[in-house]
This record gives sequence, structure tokens and C-alpha cells, in this order.
Amino acid sequence: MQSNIKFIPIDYENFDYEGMNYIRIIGRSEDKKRVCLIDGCDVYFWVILNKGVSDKKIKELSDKINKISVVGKQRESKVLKTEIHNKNFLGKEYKVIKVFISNYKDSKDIVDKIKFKEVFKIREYDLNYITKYIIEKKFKPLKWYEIKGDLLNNSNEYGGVDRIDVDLCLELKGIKEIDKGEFKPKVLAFDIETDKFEIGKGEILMISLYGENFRKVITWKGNSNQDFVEKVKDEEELIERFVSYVKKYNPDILTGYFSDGFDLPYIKARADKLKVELNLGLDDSSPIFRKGALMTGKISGLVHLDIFRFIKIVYSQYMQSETLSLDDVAEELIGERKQVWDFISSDKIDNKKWEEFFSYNLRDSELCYKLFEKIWPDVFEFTKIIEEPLFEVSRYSMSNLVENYIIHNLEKYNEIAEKKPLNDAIKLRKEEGKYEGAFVFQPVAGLYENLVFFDFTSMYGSVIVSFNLSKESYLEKKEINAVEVDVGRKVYFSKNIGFFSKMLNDIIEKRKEYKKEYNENKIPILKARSNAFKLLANSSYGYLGFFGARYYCREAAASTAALARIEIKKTISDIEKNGYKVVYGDTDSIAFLQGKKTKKEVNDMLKEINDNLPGIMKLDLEGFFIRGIWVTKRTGDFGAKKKYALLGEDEKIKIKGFETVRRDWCDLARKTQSKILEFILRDGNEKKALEYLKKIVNNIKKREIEIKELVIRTQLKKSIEGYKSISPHVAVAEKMRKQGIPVGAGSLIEYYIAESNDKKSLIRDKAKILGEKGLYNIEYYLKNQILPAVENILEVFKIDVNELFDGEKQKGLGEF
DNA sequence: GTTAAGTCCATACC
DNA sequence: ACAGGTATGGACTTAAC
Repeated sequence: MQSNIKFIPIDYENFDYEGMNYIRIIGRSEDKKRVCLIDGCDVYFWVILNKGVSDKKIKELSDKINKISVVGKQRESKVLKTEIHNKNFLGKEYKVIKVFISNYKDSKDIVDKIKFKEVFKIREYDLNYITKYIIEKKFKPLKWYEIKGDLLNNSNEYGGVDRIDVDLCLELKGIKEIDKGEFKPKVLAFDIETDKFEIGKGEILMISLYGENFRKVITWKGNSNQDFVEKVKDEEELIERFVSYVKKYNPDILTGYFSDGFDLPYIKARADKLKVELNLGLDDSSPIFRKGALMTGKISGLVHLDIFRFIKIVYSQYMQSETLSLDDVAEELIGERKQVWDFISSDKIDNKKWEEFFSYNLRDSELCYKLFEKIWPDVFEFTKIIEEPLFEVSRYSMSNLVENYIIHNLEKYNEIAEKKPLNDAIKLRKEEGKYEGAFVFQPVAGLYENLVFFDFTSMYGSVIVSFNLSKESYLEKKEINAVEVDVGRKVYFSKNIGFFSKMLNDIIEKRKEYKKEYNENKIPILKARSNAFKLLANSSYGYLGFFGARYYCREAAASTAALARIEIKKTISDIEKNGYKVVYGDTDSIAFLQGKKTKKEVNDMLKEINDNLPGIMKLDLEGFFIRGIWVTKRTGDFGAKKKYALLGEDEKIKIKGFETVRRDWCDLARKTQSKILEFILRDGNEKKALEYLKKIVNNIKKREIEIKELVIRTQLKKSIEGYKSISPHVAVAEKMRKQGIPVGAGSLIEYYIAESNDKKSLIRDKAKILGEKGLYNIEYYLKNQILPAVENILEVFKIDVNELFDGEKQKGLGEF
């Protein structure tokens, strides 16, 4: 029986049946039914032949390849057929043999048997089946299709893989992409509370769930009068209830915050220990964990989405939050906070406290649900643009996103994909070392008035496109008409525009287009679309220089930086030739003094510069600023780079690089510095700033400052054992560990510096955990926090803060 | 034992 | 290991006396 339905693919999973590869796709129909599709596609790779191999020889080779088979433990795999094609590889056309095989898992073994001198390269045997399938069938994640399929409910075909909990299961017969726009998945958020933070230790105390018209806290602790709390008899039952609620709610997406690294593996570990089945999958399977640098938990049939992972990659660089904790992120993205709760040992919790704990737990799931709604447009757009399954895209690193975009767009250029570098190639690439990067203008410290900022839009991306810099265009030796770049030695690039440049140009064009669309219609989905292309454009340069990239090309990356240096320096000198004084610049931005010139004159100059920029490069007006301050380095008497503060025409202050924006300085130092910068920028002089400083210094001395303003936060970047040098935060982390507080790579260590009798001791010996008794160290906070934060700012006004601090010593409290 | 240079480390800018 | 290089500056470590 055939069915025709409108369908959106959400999750893809491959399986083997009788030695062949198949795919199971889970998605929704237009009428919100959960549908499973079974399908398959050809599995093949390409044998690229050397130039000049005769047709007769190619035929011979094909015949030999056709006879290859490998016998493994699992199955026998063989070549099914071969075809001869003309395809491009790195921009050059070749005769290639398309080799179809029975099982992609054995492709490497088959490839190893193809050893003929006529073979130039063999490629695409390292693409995974799902990627191949999506490319082959053009059946893309999160796009709507009209599909045809034969009913396959609970049959024995395909070994019974269709026996899963869905409304409809079809053997796919045909697809047609349709334009049906958005998709609102059914989402369930979850969060657990435990009495230990380490996976494999402690017990699950409660699990909360939050969905549309659904909220629940399941627990075996305490007694509750709150309607969302459900009490069960023990932890076993807690896990069982959790599973049954998930199944009943029937979500497309189960989401958590850091649930890859904590919630899901924790539940799994407890389920294993208690011998309870964690059959969350639609086929009743348990989550499968992949251990890498980060653990990843996959549930069959529904998408487990860890919001933290996506935010870390896609949002974090544009976020203000100092940590990626649920509390900070929720505050910044949706303006809501977690419920306050101090963790206490579960045996010390009384009934009233349990009630608080339950609602705390539910609140976390609620925030998670709301965060999901907030990030969904971005996740949705990225998935559609990258064309990889949602589960993967939500976890991909930036390089993975770029690379998969490339792989899914190669067909337009008749290109065969380059292979992934193996370990030895990666090692070699790493040994090549760094290359010279961006140019940073040496500023002169001072307070400047009426500044103009220009910046290049997507500078590196536009350099790559304009000069055609990529692996395919890179020439081993000089050729006529080639682009020559000096990166310490001369390197050359062909002027034949390659697919990499074309693709990147396309990305930049789309970014422009969607940005324009968004400006005309400010809806989240358009912003997400524009943002996704911006991110892709901005990271393609990093991708060129990334050792793990298929299209890694150190020469192209180095040339991009070199040409960007040349262009910004040229532009600086153009601006100077127009009679302006340039005061700063970093990579793609230039700051100069407007002087007596009008805004129109500035804009005219901008236009003229743009008329003469190469290729698609473009300089933009970033803005006009009323004042700006640059300071000297603490060591040396010349201006510090990457540290400045501006007052915009909109009266807003922008602070870059200063301690104010560094989270490893105490709040008091940061606040004091930002106030001082603000006084100076707004008033144009230092008088009020100095008064303010004196007040703060006085307060410190009188011990009127609260410890919480003096807390220093430093992240532990690796395990405690990994440190060669024991800095204060490492010493504090060690102390915490001894007290049984869990700390590890990634923990943000909080401490303050206390008074100590031993004057010679190191700072780390005076560092105390919050809550540890002690008086804050006046000398430390004056000399190591406040003074260094303000010294170079006031120096611009010829004020030696040291004198104030020291003078005070001689005069007693005198002046202060 | 003290001090200056060197190293490690975290965090920022773009 | 999971985009790149450039830069500041604190605190510890080490070398030199």
C-alpha cells in the first residue's frame, strides 16, 4: 500500500541488512505524526587516474577493480560495479572510475587493494554513509518534502528495524522538496539533581521535565504539596518514570544544558548500576555515548540536543557572559535567572528545603526549554545550511561546520572531496609552525577627540575571494600571471577562480542578502540565517590554517594574512595622505582623527578608497566617536595595543582589552577602572576620576569593602596535575579538592587574597577559598589590583598614582 | 638570599 | 584536536650573583 505524505526529516541513522547499508529516517508528517522511513543509496568512492591514461587501460583497470572483494569477520564486501566519469579534483579535470561497493564500512579495505601505477588518488571513501545519503538523495534535514512510500509497519523486512514506536513506517519510494517554511519541533527539556557531581558516584535525587503544557519533577525524596512533584518509591522507579514520561510526551527533541557531559551519562550510569533499562530510544535502545574530548550522548530516533554545546561554538564569542553557566547564559539570552539554591548535603535537607529544591530543579528545565526556543532559529538555519543532521550540527565545531558546508556543495562544481588528514599528516602540519598574522598599529598613549573608525567587512574572507587563495589554486612553482605573495618566501596562486573562492564568495553574498532582508524584516529566523553565513565567512580563513581540515593550506592562510596586512597598511597611508592622523588599527580596523574635516569629507574619502580596493574587498564606516583613550603598556613607555576605550556619539562607552573587561580581575578593580574611564571620557579631564579613586583607596584601607567585590576568578584550564607553575588559582583548586569540593579542567576557581603574617610568602600562600576565614590583604588589593588598573590611565594626565599611594604611606592617612 | 630574566598561564582583540 | 595569529600582564620559576 502506498502513502503520500508531507514529511520533514529530523534524525538519520544507518544500519546494515544482509551486508548492505540502509538508512532509517525519523521525522514528522504535516499532521504531526511521527514517521519512520527506510531507504538506501549507492555506496561508492572515486579512483582518480593520472593524466594520459588510455581508454583501453582504463577499461582494464575497471575490470580488475570490478573483481575485488574482501572477506571480513562481519561480512563479505565487494565491488558491485564501476563507471567512468570526468570529474574535478582540486579544480583540475580527471578521468575517474566511480567504484560502487556493497558496504561502506569496508571501503578502506577495498581501497587498499587498488594499487595500480595509473592511479593518482582515491577519494571519498572517508565520507560517512549519512552524509553520502543526504548528498545522493538530496533528502536534507529539516526541509519539507512530499514523499511517496510503501507501508512497512511491523514487518520482518530489513530485519525488523521498522519495529519502533512510530505512527507510520514507510519504505521510501520518492521525494520532492516543497516550500513549507518553518517547523516547530516538539521539545522536552530535562534536568537532574544529584548528591554528587561525579558521574558514577552518588544518587539521582530528582529529575525535572518541562515541555509545552507539561511540567514535572519526579523524586523519591521528601514530601511535597506542589502539583508538579511526583513521588516514587526509589531511584529505580524514578528512572523508569522518567523514561515513560519521555515516551508519553513523544518529543522530537530532548534537550538539556550540559546534558552530554552530565545529566544523560549520569542517568545512564545509575541505570546500569541499578540494573534499570534506560530504553529512551524509539526502538527501546539505551543512549549510546561517544567519548571524545567531550562526551556525546545519542538517543535513537529522537534528537538529544545539548544547548551548552551549540552555544559554546556558535554564540560564545559574541556573548558578554563571563561563564557559560546556565544562569549567566539564561540571563543574557532570555533575561531570566535560575532560582537561588545553596547546595547542601541531601541528608541535611528538611521538608521545606526539599520543596525549594524541587522548584529549583523545575526552574532549570524551564530555563532550558526557553533557551531552546531562543536558539532554535539558529540551530534550524544552521542545519538547513550545512545539510547535516540536527544532532551533528548542534555539536559541530566551527571547522566541521565549514567543512560540511563545503562537502555538501561540491556537486555544483563537479568536485570530488579531498580526504581528511590522518594522524601523520596532522603531525606534519603542526610541525610547520606558525605564520605571521595580522598587523596591529602601534598607538601613542593619549586622550583623543573626534575619532573615526573604519573597518573592512569580512576582511579575511574577502581577501581569500579577491586573490583566489586556496589549496586548489596554490601553485608549487611560479607561473605566468600567477598571484605572487611574500610570506617569508614567495608563494604563488593561480588566477583561475577555484571552487573554494566561488563558494566563499557565495557565502559572503548570501550574508549580504540576508542581512538586508533582516534589516527590512527583523524576525529571528532572518537574523539567524544572516548570522550563520557571517559565521561561515569569518571562520573560513581559520579553516584554511586548521591542521585538521581537508582543504588545509598553510600557504593560503599565510597569504591571506599577508595580503590583509598589505591592504590595511595601504589604506592607512591613503587616509594619512588625505590629511588625517591615524591613531590606531587592528587587523581590519582603522581609527583616525576627524580633525577639522566634515563627515561628508570623511565619507567621500571612504568612497574613493573603496573604488580602488581589490576584488570584493570593502571598507565600511564603523562610526564616529567623541573621545577615545589609549594608554601605555605597564612595561615600557609606548602605547599598548588592544587596549582602548571610546565614547560614542550615542553616549555609549566601549571598552576594549582593559582590566574592566577581563574576568580574572576582582570586581572592585574592574568597577573602579571603568568608572575612571567613564569620568575621563565624559568630562574630558581627570578631576572627578581622581576623586573617585581616592574614595575607593580609602574604603579599601578602612576595610569597608565586601569580600565579594574582591573575589578573583580564574579558570582552571587543565587538570591540577597538568600545571608546571602553581599559580594562586591552581593552589586554591588543590585546596578545594582536599576539602572534597569537585574541581577539574574547566572549573572557574574563586578566591581572595588574605593578610598573612609571613611577609615573604607567595601570593598563592595567601589565597583563600571563599568562605575561608581571613581579612582581605589591603596591600595586595591596592598594589596588585587597584593601582595597576588605574596607573596607566592617569599617567595620560601626568599623574603618578604611585606617588599618591606612597605619599600616603609617609603622611599616614593624611590626604585620603 | 635577592633580583632580574624567562616561562607559564589566562584572557583579551580581531 | 576539533578555525587562526597578536597582544597584555600577573605570578611563578630559574639563573646568576
